Amino acid sequence: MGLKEDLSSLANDECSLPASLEVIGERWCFMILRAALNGVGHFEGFLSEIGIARNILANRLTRMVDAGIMSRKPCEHDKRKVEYRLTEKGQDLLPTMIAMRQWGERWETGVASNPVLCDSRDRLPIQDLGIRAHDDRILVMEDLCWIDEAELRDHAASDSNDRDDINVRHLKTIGESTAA
Amino acid sequence: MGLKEDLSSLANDECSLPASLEVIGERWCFMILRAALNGVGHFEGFLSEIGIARNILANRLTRMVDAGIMSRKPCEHDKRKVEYRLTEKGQDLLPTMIAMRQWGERWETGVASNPVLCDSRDRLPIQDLGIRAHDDRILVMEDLCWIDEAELRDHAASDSNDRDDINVRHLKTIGESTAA
DNA sequence: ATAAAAAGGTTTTAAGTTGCAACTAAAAAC
DNA sequence: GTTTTTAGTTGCAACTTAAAACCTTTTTAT
Repeated sequence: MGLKEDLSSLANDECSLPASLEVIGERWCFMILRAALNGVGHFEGFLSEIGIARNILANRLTRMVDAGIMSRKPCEHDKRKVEYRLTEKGQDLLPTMIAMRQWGERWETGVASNPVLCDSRDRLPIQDLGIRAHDDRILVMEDLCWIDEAELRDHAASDSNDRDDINVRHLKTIGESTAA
Repeated sequence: MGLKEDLSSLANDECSLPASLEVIGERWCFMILRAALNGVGHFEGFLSEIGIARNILANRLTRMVDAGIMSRKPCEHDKRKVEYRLTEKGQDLLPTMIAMRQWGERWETGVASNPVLCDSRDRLPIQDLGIRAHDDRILVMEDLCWIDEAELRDHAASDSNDRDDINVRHLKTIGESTAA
């Protein structure tokens, strides 16, 4: 049923949420990411698209570069300009950003934003982000529980003894991708 | 290929990301949500589990209740106590929180947090959250594009003329769930 | 019944952060 | 060679945060 992590591990750093928030929890960070996602790559661009102050923008861009989310590169053909781009790490924040945006659509603005984010292959809208079980079922809060890593490994080991191999291989794949 | 939203709609409120950030962008908000998710429901509980100051916690809880993310209810058997619970709206922030946490695991802490969040039905770890096309393919930034809502509707209409009906029904479902 | 402790706040004050406006410095355009 | 563009920095007032002390109500212990 419910969901209750061992609380001692809440305060200390067994959870990476505090670590994430350290980097991306600042006030303007996601707005800068969104602008970057939309092709903005220069200081004055960010400045005019987001309603942010110059000094704050300078500060945030520096931090984001330091955090490895953005890269800063002086432009070759125009040396006044600096090009800011999302790194791979920055691009990997896309699911978080879209989850946030979709939540806002459902509960705050009440409408789908326009334009709509689509798969460029078939030009159809992307799905709502959801929590998925290993077999792709969508899960809600009541479906979730915390299981200790050790217990999980035990389970996987005993599974390979008395059941077919497919589930176990699946579990291992997920385990690796989560750890990577 | 790339991805470039009409920039006039970036600044004004065609996008719900700013709306979301207005509510959940505050410094301690996600830590409070995490604690709530883990079964914490009282003031002193939040206080000791997260390292937050009393006055800030009081302020944040008030805001989150005002925003409809948490409910506040005086306890019946002990009238000193107040019970805070995640509302449905608050629970719906779970995908965003987990996306953030998984990003932190991949890029900040470098390890999967322990304990592991699992599906209580089969006790296997949940998947990494990803952006999915309507047919469940995982998409990355380069696969995405912005399409105007009007254009999408046109496309759906012409599809129903010269193709089978299934894709269109799928599209409509997604459109509705996104708008809800 | 009375005193002590617990729960959930509020108040006060210092330190830190934000945001605006003005300034600078380098490179490019005219 | 003057003006404009780009990407910053600096100074300052207003606001926000954090820590500690205080307050109020309710419960438990004596």
